[in-house]
Amino acid sequence: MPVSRDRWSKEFGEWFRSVLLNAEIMDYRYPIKGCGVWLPYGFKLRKNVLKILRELLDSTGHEEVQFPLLIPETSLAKESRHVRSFEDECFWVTHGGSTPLKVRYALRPTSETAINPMLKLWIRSHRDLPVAIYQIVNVFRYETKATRPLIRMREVTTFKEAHTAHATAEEAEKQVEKAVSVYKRFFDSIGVPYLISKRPEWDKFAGAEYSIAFDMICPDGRVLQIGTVHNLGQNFSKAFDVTYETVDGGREYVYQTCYGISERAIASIVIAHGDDNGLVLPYDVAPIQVVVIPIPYKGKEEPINEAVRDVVRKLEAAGIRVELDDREDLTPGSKFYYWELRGVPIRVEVGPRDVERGEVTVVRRDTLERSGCKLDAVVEKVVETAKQMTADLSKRAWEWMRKHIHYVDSLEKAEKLIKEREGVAQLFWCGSEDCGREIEERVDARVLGVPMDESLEREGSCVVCGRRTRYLVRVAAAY
RNA sequence: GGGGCCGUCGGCUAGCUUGGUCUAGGCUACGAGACUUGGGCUCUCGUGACCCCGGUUCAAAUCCGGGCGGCCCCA
Repeated sequence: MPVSRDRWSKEFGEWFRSVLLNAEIMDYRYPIKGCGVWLPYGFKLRKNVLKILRELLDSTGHEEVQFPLLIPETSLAKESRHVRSFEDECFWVTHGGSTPLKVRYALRPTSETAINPMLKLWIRSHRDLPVAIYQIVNVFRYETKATRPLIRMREVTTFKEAHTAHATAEEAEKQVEKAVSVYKRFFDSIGVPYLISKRPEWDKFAGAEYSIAFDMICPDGRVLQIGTVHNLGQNFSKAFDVTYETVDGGREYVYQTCYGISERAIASIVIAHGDDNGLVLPYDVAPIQVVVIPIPYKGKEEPINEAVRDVVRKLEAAGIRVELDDREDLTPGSKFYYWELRGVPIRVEVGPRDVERGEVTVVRRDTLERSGCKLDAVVEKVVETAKQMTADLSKRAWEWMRKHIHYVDSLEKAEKLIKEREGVAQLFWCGSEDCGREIEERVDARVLGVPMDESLEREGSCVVCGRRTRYLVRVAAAY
């Protein structure tokens, strides 16, 4: 009997907030708007998620670095579209002590303008290319609208940003594809479903040639951008004069890409898999993978404790992150709720009935399905259950998302669907900005862009102007 | 950018409209103890709050202004 998802879907905002605090992921009560504290349990989850991301990047030719938090205004201002987009969103450092600074420093809103002055020094010849670096840092944006924990922070505590430089446009293009494939693998590994869309011209990253984004659909039907990949072309290299000597002795500006994933990735796990009992964490990233709960019974404590110790020993020896909950002042039932809230994937119960049979009871968090197994086989049982659960979680999340993508043939239908929080509408669009803007206005939603993860065989008529087209466009209410 | 709602123990909230018996109530959580333990047992005792600054008033959780913070709607 699976856990209900009424609150998860009907009161999503409240559910999300309370789960983050109660499950001890983040305490958002810090006295500055848009700032929060990672709690120990949440920090471990974050660390496990970042481990996957680091391994993916490290094994695909990226090297980790770290740039300064402060960016001088003179650097930030070099790329004109970029600065226009970001200057009002920056926190500015204006004083050193009580002395006004001659050049203000921005707390980085993203690091293109921190990185390029250094690339200019590092890149001299084609032999220095390609460059592929990344850093995992905090970035700051002066958000004036409603902020929310993990989703819209003024201090984004966890921003994995990768930056690359290449000799040719083709190589940069290839890098974009590579980044998309890395991100697919990343989200696949945490079972989070995504839509990949090419953002419309008017919504691309400031200074990019084009932007590709990963979006997920939240239980309230709104979409959340969880990853972006940008092809920067030569916009920044020209602004920062980042050139290299070509094979034949000429000079050429480098071609660049950048791509980012933030702590919204952690939010995506919470959102995609959670239910009314709280978190449901994928086995691979769960801080605690198995919790062992003794079911004591008067007069039978010793054999039970002995079996429990045995179970814990076996699981630990197998390298499983296991926690023994032997608190004596709580009933087993309240411990069940306690660990379910925190999303521990697998619970092993050891009670008198189990001990008599030489067994333990294994319960999985997503379905609360219970099954017995011989104590000696507990490791195999846990591993097998974890594998099944990982697959099932991903499957459930993908099925849920697919049910919330709708093909519609009119703006009225799209508007109704989005108003009723049914998710994403896909409609035919001629590709012009005028029609795109018109769609956003009439539907009262955001154009996510053209799908990059499904090929379209059909033709249709643009919902605005009626021209024949082979483009679909995705539209949804967005966070 | 514009408009609205809100801020009470750690969490959720009652009280505010009509200022005073509010020494601020409840649930939950937390601490001590007893009793229990295969899905939140029960009981006893205890800790714990009016966001901040200013104003009105004999008197402010309650009314007014500002700040900070949270939420919603519209552009």
